[in-house]
Amino acid sequence: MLNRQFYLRDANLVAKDLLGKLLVHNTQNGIIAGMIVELEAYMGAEDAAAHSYKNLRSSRTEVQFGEGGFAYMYLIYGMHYCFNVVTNVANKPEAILIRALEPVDGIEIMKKNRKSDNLINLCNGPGKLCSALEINKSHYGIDLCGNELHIDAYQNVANENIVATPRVNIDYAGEAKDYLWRYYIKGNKFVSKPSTKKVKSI
DNA sequence: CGGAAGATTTCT
DNA sequence: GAAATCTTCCGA
Repeated sequence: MLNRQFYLRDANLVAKDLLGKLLVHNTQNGIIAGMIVELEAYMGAEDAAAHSYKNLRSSRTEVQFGEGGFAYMYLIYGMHYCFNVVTNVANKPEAILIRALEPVDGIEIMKKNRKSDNLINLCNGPGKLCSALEINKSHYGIDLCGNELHIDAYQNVANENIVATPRVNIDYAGEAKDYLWRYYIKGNKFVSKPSTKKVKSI
């Protein structure tokens, strides 16, 4: 699995390296795993879109102030969990939101968890993949250099196969909403669906 | 202590 | 296009 050192870097660097890697959850019912195909970097104190903007430290953001390689979980809109990877050294509260996976292992369990037989619909969104992989608030702060939940080397994605776009649903973040800190694997079918929100035309 | 809003998903 | 649903944060 990826070691501690891998995570102790700038979130934007770690994010690009995480594309193509395998997120693995060891559950009582078996192994559930998927390849990371889409994610977003949140850069902490200087990033108006980040929960840790201006070094806001609270019971929710606390884990981001430790060193990288731990899970940051939170509930959004009162109903969906999101899984994030904490990065960089202690006191640099950066994190990466994992937005989509390509199902690899435990697909039958995923289908049951998601109540859907459509492979595309199992993990193509941050809330969906948490449901499919049985990840929730109980995994807050868990060490990704441990057995239960970890990330394995799998594929390496070359720069020319990485697409960078603005992040999704952070219109409140001022100029930070335009930063190209969302990354996904070019042409991958399991990337989350484009927002149906109005997009400013060129 | 009250209120508002959210790093989303699903159904109509 | 809008509802579902509740934690978190901020201001009073």
